[in-house]
Amino acid sequence: MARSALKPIACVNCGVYELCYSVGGDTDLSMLDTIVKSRRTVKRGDFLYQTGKPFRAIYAIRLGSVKTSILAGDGRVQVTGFHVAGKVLGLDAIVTSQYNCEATALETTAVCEIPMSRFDELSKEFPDLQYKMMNIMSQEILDNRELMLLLGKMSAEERMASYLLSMSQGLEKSGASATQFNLSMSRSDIGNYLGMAEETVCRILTRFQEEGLITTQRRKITLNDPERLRAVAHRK
Amino acid sequence: MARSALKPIACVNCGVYELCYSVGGDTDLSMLDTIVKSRRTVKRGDFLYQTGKPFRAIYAIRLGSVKTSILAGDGRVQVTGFHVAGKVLGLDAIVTSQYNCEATALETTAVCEIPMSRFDELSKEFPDLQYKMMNIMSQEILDNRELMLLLGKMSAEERMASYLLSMSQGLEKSGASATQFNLSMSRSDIGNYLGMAEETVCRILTRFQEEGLITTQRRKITLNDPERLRAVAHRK
DNA sequence: CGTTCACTTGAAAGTGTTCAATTACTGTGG
DNA sequence: CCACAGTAATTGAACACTTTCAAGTGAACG
Repeated sequence: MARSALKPIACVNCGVYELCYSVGGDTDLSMLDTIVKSRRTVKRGDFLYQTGKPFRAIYAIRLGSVKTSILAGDGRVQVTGFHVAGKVLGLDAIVTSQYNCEATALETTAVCEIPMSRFDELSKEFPDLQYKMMNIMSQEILDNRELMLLLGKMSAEERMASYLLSMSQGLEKSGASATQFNLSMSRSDIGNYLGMAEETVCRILTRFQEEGLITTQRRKITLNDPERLRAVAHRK
Repeated sequence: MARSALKPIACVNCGVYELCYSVGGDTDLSMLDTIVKSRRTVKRGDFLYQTGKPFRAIYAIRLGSVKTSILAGDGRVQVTGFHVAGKVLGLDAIVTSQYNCEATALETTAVCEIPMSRFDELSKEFPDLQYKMMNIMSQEILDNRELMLLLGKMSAEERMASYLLSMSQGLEKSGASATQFNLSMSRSDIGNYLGMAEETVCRILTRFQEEGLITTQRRKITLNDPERLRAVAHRK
């Protein structure tokens, strides 16, 4: 799959890193700088974008966390994802030219905004950029599949364990602690995401705690025994 | 989103239509012909590709049907999709350079094979091709989200009704009858796909039949009252 | 200091699963 | 063309897991 050498450039600490990465090398960086520069901060509870709004830009999370959710016709909501630094959001809007989910900040969150028009221009110049984008999308398809497996085949306990582990993993990747972190989602959001009632979330967390797997104190969570947690996630 | 005029070309009856579409116009068609020409037929039960095999090509279904499924660590299987003519498969392999699911033919199935190498060459010449590909991927992300909603929020009955309707819709799009068709998946596959036991599939189909919504005779199915079925799918 | 919202816990009620047994097809070979 | 074998589909009954409804606790915030 070697298309051309990909060299990293200056925006390492930015969520767009992935994208930037693909442009690297002996290219005009000033232009890239222009796309990366447009930043935005959203406060807890505010929307990054909403269903139906025209698709103008994709976003990369630099700091904070965002949940995405969709509304079914009858008002039911499905939380489709919980995203931290590094994640690129808004890719599902490409086909329809409008956003197809709500992206809500769970805490004060900083993002890079990459206008599609700019992206289009750039990708003419740097074919690798589009290729990289395809990679990111492909990865997203893969991740979603994971969630499908979770929702379709796992018991509530397995789902919860998987969730905690993936959370841990995601945060570790973005530089935070893997064993102690803040669940920025409410129990209700978590339940919604994992396809179970809020009460079930509580009960399972309590059970995990009783078994010494974790320690919870409100939204602060500590994984005491990741290994055993992995075992729980796997089958039960 | 108008990037350039897209004109259809000769390969209308081929699943790659979507892709071909984007290359259209005043371009060298002989080259395109080369990618479209490589066709393949797979028999019922045979793999189009398998997890772990190196990623060489993407496939577009011309005729027949294919199911995709993934294996969890412990041997459990999740059917992730059921695909008919027009569908492009293998996109999830782009990031990892190897296939990440099994694609199994449910009946004798004809596909277009589009080697990635060829695709890469072509996309240098026709930037629209990559753009189109992004569209297709974006659509796939959207579709998967639908399934997540289904698995996470719906009752077994709703899931079944949704499934029948989406099946009907998909077949209609590819030219077949929307009210009478052949379920090429077994009850077990359907159950797996919808996240329920095989027995539950049977029971619900029986119930639907008793209520006059459908008529089933083995895998042949008739939707007697799509309207009411839609109502069932929506909430219950 | 009280109100509110998020979280927790209990008990009863469903919904769907599992296991086991039976019945219908499909295809094959006589 | 029929009988047989093997698979797929269906049905029943007991059981398990999760939800729902209801009530209570605790932390945060004005």
